[in-house]
Amino acid sequence: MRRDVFQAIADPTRRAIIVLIALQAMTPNAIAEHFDTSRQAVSKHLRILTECELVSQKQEGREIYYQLQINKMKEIDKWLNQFRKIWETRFNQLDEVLSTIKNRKK
Amino acid sequence: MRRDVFQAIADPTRRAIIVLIALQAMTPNAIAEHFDTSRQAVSKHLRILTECELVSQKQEGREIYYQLQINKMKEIDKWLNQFRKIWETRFNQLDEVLSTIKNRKK
DNA sequence: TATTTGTGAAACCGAATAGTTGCACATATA
DNA sequence: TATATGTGCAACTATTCGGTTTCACAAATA
Repeated sequence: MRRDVFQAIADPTRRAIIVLIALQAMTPNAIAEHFDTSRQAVSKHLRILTECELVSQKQEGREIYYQLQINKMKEIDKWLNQFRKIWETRFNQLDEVLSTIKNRKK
Repeated sequence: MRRDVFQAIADPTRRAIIVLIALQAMTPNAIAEHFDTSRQAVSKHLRILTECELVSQKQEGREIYYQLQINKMKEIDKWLNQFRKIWETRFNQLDEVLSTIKNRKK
């Protein structure tokens, strides 16, 4: 069973859950109210998110609050980092092209 | 058939392909040499990457060069953006906690 | 022209995925 | 104590996924 951050955010419902609890921890029931699927389906998504450590649980009586582990999100950011250099370079190259055109017009 | 960027980068082989062709366009055969799977499997991955516009093709005689559409990668970055504010805030909150502890010691 | 090379597409297969329904169990509450 | 509530887990199902094998076809080359 593959269980990494990238696989976790592949599902649109899971991405929505992540956004939903980003600012405020929520219980499975509260989360499920925001979606068309059953509470159990949401519970399964939460399990996957927990397994890859994107969310953590906080027991409060018989309620369980799920909260986003924002640090884990940085893992995606870290992977993107290697491309950031490239798209900045491409941007500079575009700059050069534009200035070449500009200079030609003079 | 769902076909978005997040689903595309969920597969580790596809992520490796993306990294591989990020700096230099390559043919399917050349790409396949870097992996344990068959050329056809790579071809299927390239099709998925093409369908969600993460890569584009450039025909060169009978060879087809696949190149990364770096701009599409920014879509992931854009999604991450909404969390960036949060993790910066969390960082600041940590700062506050630390300074509170520091002040208490005085 | 005949053959090799580079490629995509279709058919098939086993495993994983996302969902459902039904159940178990612990914690609140009457 | 009996009941209601919040939750996770197991079993089942249809669909998707990633891979392989086989084939078709166009472009390069002998």
